[in-house]
Amino acid sequence: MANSAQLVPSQTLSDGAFERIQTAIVQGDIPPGTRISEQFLSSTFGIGRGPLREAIRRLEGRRLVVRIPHAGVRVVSLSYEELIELYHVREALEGMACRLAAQNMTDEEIVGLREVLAEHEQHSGLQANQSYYRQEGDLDLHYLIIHGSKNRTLSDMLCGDLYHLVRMYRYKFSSTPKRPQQAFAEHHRIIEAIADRDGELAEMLMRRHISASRRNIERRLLEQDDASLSSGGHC
Amino acid sequence: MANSAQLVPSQTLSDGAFERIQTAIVQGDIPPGTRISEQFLSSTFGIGRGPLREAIRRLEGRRLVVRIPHAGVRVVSLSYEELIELYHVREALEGMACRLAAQNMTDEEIVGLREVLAEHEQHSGLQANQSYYRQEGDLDLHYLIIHGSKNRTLSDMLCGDLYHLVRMYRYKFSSTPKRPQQAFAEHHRIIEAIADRDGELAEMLMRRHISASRRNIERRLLEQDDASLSSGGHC
DNA sequence: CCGGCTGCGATTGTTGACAATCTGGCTTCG
DNA sequence: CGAAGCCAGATTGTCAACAATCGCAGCCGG
Repeated sequence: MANSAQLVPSQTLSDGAFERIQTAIVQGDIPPGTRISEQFLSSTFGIGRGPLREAIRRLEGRRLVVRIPHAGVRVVSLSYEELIELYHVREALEGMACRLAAQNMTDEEIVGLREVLAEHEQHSGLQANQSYYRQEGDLDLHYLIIHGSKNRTLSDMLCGDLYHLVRMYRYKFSSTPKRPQQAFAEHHRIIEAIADRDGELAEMLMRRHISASRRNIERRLLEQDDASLSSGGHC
Repeated sequence: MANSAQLVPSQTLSDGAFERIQTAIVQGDIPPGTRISEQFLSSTFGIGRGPLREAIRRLEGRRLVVRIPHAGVRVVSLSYEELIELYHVREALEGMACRLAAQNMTDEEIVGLREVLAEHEQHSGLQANQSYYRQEGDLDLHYLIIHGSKNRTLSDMLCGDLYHLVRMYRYKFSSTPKRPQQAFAEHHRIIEAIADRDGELAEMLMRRHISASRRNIERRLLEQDDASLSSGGHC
């Protein structure tokens, strides 16, 4: 029961460190681009450098950190281009997930989808400004659909690797005021298409949905670049 | 010049081991499902267990090996379902890559595409039975298109991670006799669409192309399952 | 005869020390 | 005064030994 993450503190120290660091990275506790030293983490977690290095190597395999030989590792820092690229990948992958979800979700799961959507409507109404909650919920909904695809490889790629990266940058681009409502409508249509078992339509809608997010970020980014070139040094 | 793999033997032992093991896995020198012991590799490569473990952890992050705590690591072994799942992912990702390629490839690159295709035609004519070469060429063409997308994230995912897995299983399902010619026609149409800068069509054609491969494997696999259940233990 | 237990061997997990490499600041020379 | 070279400190890479855990063979009891 419960999540095995806490119940079984990850049989090995290396696994534990891996999970802790990964969580710290994707939750933004360690900002992108930060150099992380082995010694620091080693003393922080109270474990030897060996297991720690193994954990870092695993993160390296997952592309959450980049490493320069003999010069330390840094938390991955997505450039503007890379972020856009990521959204293209998401568009393709989640589109497929949505198509498969329309095929493979159970009726019960679809009911669950509708419940989450209804919940969003509440939040949306209560605090239209707080786009943060919506975004959280947004991810929840996407999670549900992705898992509904019943394609574990796809789920793992999307939830395991990609979403961590997307989530890292979410806070930076809180959507424009109008976007949440628009997204809600898009979600609604997507769920209807899934309920109709119309995979093709569901895929198209999902792709448009993510494509819209991407364009939103693109616009945002360009404005930001225009207005304040003095913001965070992008190397 | 030449490839940096040999010229600079990977500044660190760990990196060297990582590359060697990865190559060995994707080339099939170590069959899927094989248990690999640290000691063996350590003595084989002539390096300590420390760097070796780090290399393995990196492979673990890349999902090329799976690990059971305290019980060793095994080369990943795709089940039938996972292989099919992989093709769904490929369909989505390469479809997108193809769309982007139609947008972003230079005219010179498209000429290169046509050249490869022409070369295939030669081989196809010369040795119609040898589907191996075609498959190799097939990958080459796909590589070119993927890189033509100018989306590094996408390229890395497709070429770096996915293709290694696909390639591992390629040999097992040498296409049906008719498939190569059919694939050639599909390739031809895809390239034409790219040359026309018709991203939407190019994506659709690529998706159908991969989808056809997938169905080919599905059919093949079912036959095989029907005919000889006594084949390799798929535990 | 078969199922469960126990001890051994082997493998994995972890630690600490040692060697190689890079970074930053200082000295020294042009 | 500026720049190249060098030294010191810290950090990363590597190794060999130690501890913990697992799998298996042999044994015992039912």
